Amino acid sequence: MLSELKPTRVEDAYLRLKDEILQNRMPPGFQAPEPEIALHLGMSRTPVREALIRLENEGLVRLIPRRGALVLPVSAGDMREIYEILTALEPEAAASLARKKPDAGSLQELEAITLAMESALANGDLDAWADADDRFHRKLLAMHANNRMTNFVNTLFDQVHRARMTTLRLRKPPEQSTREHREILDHIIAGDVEKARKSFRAHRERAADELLSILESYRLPAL
Amino acid sequence: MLSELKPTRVEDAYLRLKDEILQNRMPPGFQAPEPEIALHLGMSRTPVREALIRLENEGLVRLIPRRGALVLPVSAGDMREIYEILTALEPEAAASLARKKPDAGSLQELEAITLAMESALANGDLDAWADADDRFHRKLLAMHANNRMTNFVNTLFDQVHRARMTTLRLRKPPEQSTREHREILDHIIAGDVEKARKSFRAHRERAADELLSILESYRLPAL
DNA sequence: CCTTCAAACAATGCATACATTAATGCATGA
DNA sequence: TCATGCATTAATGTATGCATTGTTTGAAGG
Repeated sequence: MLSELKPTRVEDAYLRLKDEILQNRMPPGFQAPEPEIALHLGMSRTPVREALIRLENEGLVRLIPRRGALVLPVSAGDMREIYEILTALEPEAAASLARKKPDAGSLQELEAITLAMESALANGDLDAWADADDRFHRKLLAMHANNRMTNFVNTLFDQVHRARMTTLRLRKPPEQSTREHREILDHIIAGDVEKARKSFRAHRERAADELLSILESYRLPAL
Repeated sequence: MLSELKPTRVEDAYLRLKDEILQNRMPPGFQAPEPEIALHLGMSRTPVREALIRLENEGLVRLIPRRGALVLPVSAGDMREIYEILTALEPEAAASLARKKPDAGSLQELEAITLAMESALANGDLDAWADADDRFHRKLLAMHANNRMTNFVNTLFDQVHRARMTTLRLRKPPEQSTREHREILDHIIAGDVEKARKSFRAHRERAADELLSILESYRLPAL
């Protein structure tokens, strides 16, 4: 209904480039001038330029005057920034959800995602686990219905996506994270505002610590 | 040093348009097609387009396919979204500042801004008061050194700017806000993390309530 | 007088053109 | 060999051109 009636080239360029970046096919450090990207995408510079500006706003790319677009690495410092924001915002969203009892359908969906995460963990399917993790966080945000918050946080998720994917296999199975998701969901369902907030906050703080310590122990200054 | 070595037209268009919007010379609801804006700014459509895209990302404008750029009003719902985010983020920044004791120079500056606010209140100079208020919030953010947070929150400040300016004169002198700023500053200086957080949170929650109730009592659905 | 339809108009999305200017490479000279 | 400077190359920033398509106007018909 509200979807693009007219698929525009800018949109196409944006989506394709973003995908290449997130899937690490255009890894951090990759650099290319506009004409080259335009050629690669089979369109003129104009829509490419607009797509790049958008990607720059979202923190995935930097446009350097005579050198083209640079795919940005995400440093430990970036992670700290990002996780600090997530730690402040997501628990607020969870608390608000606990307060205003979401509709059954949405809760149902969150439940399904949580189950998917639990079974992925049981099966040792890390990709499925990461996918469920991502979906849980995004769904929760979407349910909260603060569009500005949702959009912003989603760009942060995108920024850390690569880092999460690579660290995923450098650590123990994410049992604790899985338990925490279940716990958060329970608190929301129970309508316990403060516990929902606290749990989520703890979840984020632990995740941040874990991620940063992995980066440190593997000497990964950036991803 | 880091300033624009090359003032570009995009930048110029962006700054001028943003200024017109914030100063209410292009009021909410104002609408104009790209060619008209380009003419007004004395340049071609290309840089105007890029500037408009940027303003759209920042939530000041909406680009409607065949009708041009529309200066967005800020509704009560928008306010709620924005203040919810501010309520989550700013107290975090304040708490973090209290924790890691900022350098004397910065504190000095915050102190000066707070004094300016207090004297503006005493003199009944509302414009000076609003300016000090804005500077306090922005300075505090800047001191916290989380660029993503700073940039994002600054765009939110911009979005509510008009609303704040008009409600400024529809209410009692902002004595409480002034006291709260002082209080927050004291807690930061004292290094009391929890009190800094709590005070700031209360400050924001009260401000949001106040603003929304003014909108309601004056029947202003949007600004 | 109101509705309907078509033709004219106009704005966008995109491609292309072009001037400016930084980066690069090469030749020259120490 | 290495530094210096000039010529070449190429990327950006901006302007312009153009096809598509939504909007509007006005005339004809009910």
